[in-house]
Amino acid sequence: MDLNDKQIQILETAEELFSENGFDGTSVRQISKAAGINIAMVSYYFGSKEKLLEALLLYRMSDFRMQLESVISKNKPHLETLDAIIALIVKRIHRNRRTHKIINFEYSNGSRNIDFDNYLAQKKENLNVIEAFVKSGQDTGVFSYNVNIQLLTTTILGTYFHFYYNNKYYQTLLNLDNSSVESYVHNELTHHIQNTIKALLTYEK
Amino acid sequence: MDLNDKQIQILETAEELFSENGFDGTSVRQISKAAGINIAMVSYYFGSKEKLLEALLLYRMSDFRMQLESVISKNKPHLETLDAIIALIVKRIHRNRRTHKIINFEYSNGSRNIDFDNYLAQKKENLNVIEAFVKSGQDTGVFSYNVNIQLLTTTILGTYFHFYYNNKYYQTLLNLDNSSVESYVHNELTHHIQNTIKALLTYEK
DNA sequence: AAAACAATTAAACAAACGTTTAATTTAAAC
DNA sequence: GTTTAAATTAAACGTTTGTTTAATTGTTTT
Repeated sequence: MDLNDKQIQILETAEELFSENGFDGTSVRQISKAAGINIAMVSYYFGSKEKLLEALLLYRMSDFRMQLESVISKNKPHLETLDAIIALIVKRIHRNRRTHKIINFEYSNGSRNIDFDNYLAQKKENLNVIEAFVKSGQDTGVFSYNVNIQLLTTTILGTYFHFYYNNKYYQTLLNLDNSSVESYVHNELTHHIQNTIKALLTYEK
Repeated sequence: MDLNDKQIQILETAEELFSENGFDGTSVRQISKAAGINIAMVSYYFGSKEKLLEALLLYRMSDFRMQLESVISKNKPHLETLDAIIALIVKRIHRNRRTHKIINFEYSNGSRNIDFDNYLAQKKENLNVIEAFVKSGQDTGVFSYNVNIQLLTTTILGTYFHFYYNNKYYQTLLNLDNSSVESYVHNELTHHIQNTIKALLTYEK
């Protein structure tokens, strides 16, 4: 599946509109108008509105696991690596937040006829990598054992997404303007998540 | 705003459909059919589809803050109260998860013309109550100071919602059937969140 | 029982939806 | 320069959308 410039333009326009207004809240006419193309081009290139979304997921699907394994393989101290993993996750998820929002929403209504197998398989692989890392930390005595590893990423991703979904609320609460949100995510929010997970992994009841 | 049985029936049907298929993904005809009423009754009772949603938010809006303050005013040890607060939050949010999902998604697209002021004001009040509780714990030396209190609830709610939004993923990952999800939420998931927040609040860098 | 009001209905409304068509322009291959 | 294929267009397709209408049935009030 290689895409020409015009197809990519359509995908990225659709990503923005889908994440802003939802899949059902976005019309093909809106997409074509915003992308500056004729409405028939969507069917011409992608077949249908649903297949357009599938193409978008594929387009944003990428090399996260390699980056993750690269960070781990540096063999720094566990707590340091943990910080790096979390910073990586937040950075990646933030960059692709729009597509993740679409996935979150469309996947949670089982109704739609979209193929999420690829996305889920990748998610499972990433979890396995993190699970192995945590266990190695437990074996060396750095991490404690009374931890639900499967829910670790739930907390990492959940914290980020809740912040993102309630962006406007946090902007007023934290006195952030649009431009300072970006730095807040990569500093305060990232540090909060890092502290949370480090605390949890070193916590003895 | 007092509602008769038929209006409540419409609201609860709409809640289910909105949370399953989204606001735009749900048609007035679907709602009326599922609720077993004539399509014109929606306009007749609520005026429009959007006002129907506003009525739903109002209907689910409730006495959470009183429950929260009641738990705190029992003056048990801080760590014990913290557990109780988190269990309460998860219980409440889980019961009203459908409406919260709708709010999350409709609020995050600023596009829609829905009045969220009530919801946001309540949210801010709840945060103030929790903030006061944490600070009293810090003063008595039970909780540490290096914590971003404003992001505490982000982690609590975010963890729950991420679990809920990816329900199907976690069902296969954790080998849960539909009936055991309920108990997983109130046991493992709640315990995980309790441990996470307790760890974070007692964590010294 | 008559009058007044609320509840309910089937039908119709214009507007917007996703998709397809058939014709035309642009670009590439020979 | 002609042929062939890809890209692009405006228009039309049949559905579905949210909302309104005008008529009818139920239920109180007087």
